[in-house]
Amino acid sequence: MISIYSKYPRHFLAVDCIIFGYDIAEKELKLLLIKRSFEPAQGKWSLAGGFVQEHESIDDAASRVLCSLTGLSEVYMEQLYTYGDVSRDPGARVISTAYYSLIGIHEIDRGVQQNNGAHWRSINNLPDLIFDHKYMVEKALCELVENVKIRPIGFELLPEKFTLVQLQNLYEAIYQKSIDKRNFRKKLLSMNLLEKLDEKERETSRKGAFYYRFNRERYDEFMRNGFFNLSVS
Amino acid sequence: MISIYSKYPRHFLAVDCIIFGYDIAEKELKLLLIKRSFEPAQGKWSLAGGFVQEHESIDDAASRVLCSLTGLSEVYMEQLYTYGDVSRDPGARVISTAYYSLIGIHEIDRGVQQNNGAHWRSINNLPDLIFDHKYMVEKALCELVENVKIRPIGFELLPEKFTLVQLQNLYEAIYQKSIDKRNFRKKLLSMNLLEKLDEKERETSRKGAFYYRFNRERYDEFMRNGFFNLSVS
DNA sequence: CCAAAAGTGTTTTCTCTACACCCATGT
DNA sequence: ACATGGGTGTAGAGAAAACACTTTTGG
Repeated sequence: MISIYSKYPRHFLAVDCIIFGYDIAEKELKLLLIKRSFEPAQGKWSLAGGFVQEHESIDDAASRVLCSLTGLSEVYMEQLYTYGDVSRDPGARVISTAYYSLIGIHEIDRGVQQNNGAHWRSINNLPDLIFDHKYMVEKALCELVENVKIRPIGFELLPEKFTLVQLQNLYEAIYQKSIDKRNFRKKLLSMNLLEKLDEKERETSRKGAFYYRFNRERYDEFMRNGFFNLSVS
Repeated sequence: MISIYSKYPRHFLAVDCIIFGYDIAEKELKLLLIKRSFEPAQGKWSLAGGFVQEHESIDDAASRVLCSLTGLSEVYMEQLYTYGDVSRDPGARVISTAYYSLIGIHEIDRGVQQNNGAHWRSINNLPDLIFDHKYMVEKALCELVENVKIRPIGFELLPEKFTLVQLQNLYEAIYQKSIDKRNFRKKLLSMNLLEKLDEKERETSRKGAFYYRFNRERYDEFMRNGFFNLSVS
């Protein structure tokens, strides 16, 4: 069958993963970056990437790369954009499809992570990245901001139980601006996606803040049926 | 240099173009489709596509495909998504990046178009398409609707001079719902992108409707600086 | 003079925004 | 008792939505 198209050229095809995590204590959005262990650009900071194999969909390739670095599967991941300039990789002509994913920063397997030379870096203090990875990150951040406004994906970055203060801090870290506490709570609670638990978080205040978790069924409903609007002051 | 990556497989890489046009008389959004002239799936309806060449960026490949079919360059075009399932093309494993573009339906070179077996088909009455092209079209339509809400790209589908009625019909065709005439005009005119001309269009009514054109400088300003919000009742 | 499409403002509703004080608790 | 962060409601502004009649002119 392949002979039909055989007059056309073939290309290296890679995937790169922009992996977002959120550090509750530091209230910072972070990226999982690696020190590149091979040429070209060995020793430089880079996104997690890999080549698409012969019998593997590009989505599967992205999942594989993510899993090899974090030990996680079944995480929120979306295709971002495909970068296809002829000279974007000095090693050869490589086309790369970028994906971004949101993971709970404390869920990841630290052993696997460190074996791969992966490190969390705050998005407010990123190192220089190889090739066009900087643009990938910029675009992913824009997408994340837009996406978070209309879909309740913020939860993907938090543990199962979280307080409203933590959730608000997360949104503030993503939007890079402060949000009115009362308006935020009003809006979030009015969506009926959150369940208040009896338990309180007691590390950061004497009074303690109630934990919430989000209702997975209604959440899935949201993700399927339609979007909502979460633009806050 | 290529040897660095040489242990990795290479893939066929294609682009497919979802080409939107708007028929003022029929008030319908249309797609430019071709009857495929080669195997596999010869004679079936398909999007315009082509393979990415050795020394050509994927954006350039998409522009080339579009131009070969329409004679047009410098048109509005955006990357949509990359389709990378292993078996999406029965001829071989081909990864395809889809682009969508908006063109003025009357601007295109009819000779070039017909030589390629290209035909305009209403999006309300599309034929079956090969491979995963149906999903590409669905996604492009969603993107178009979202994009049109926040960016003044509707003009790309109209001729230089157009009436407010024509513009409203276009938006109604895209949104697939009717829009309040007064609210629509209020909103559009308040953006200060339109210039009223002295000339009237007289084909469709006795009274005649004033032509407008949009101010290219302010339009470019909009496209660069920021978005606006065009959700209408 | 009449049919057919173009054009034009106001009121109501709702959503977004701004804003300040009390509560619970560990020390 | 007090310091610290958690939790709560209301009023005003602005945007979106609903709505109906007059104008023009070719036949």
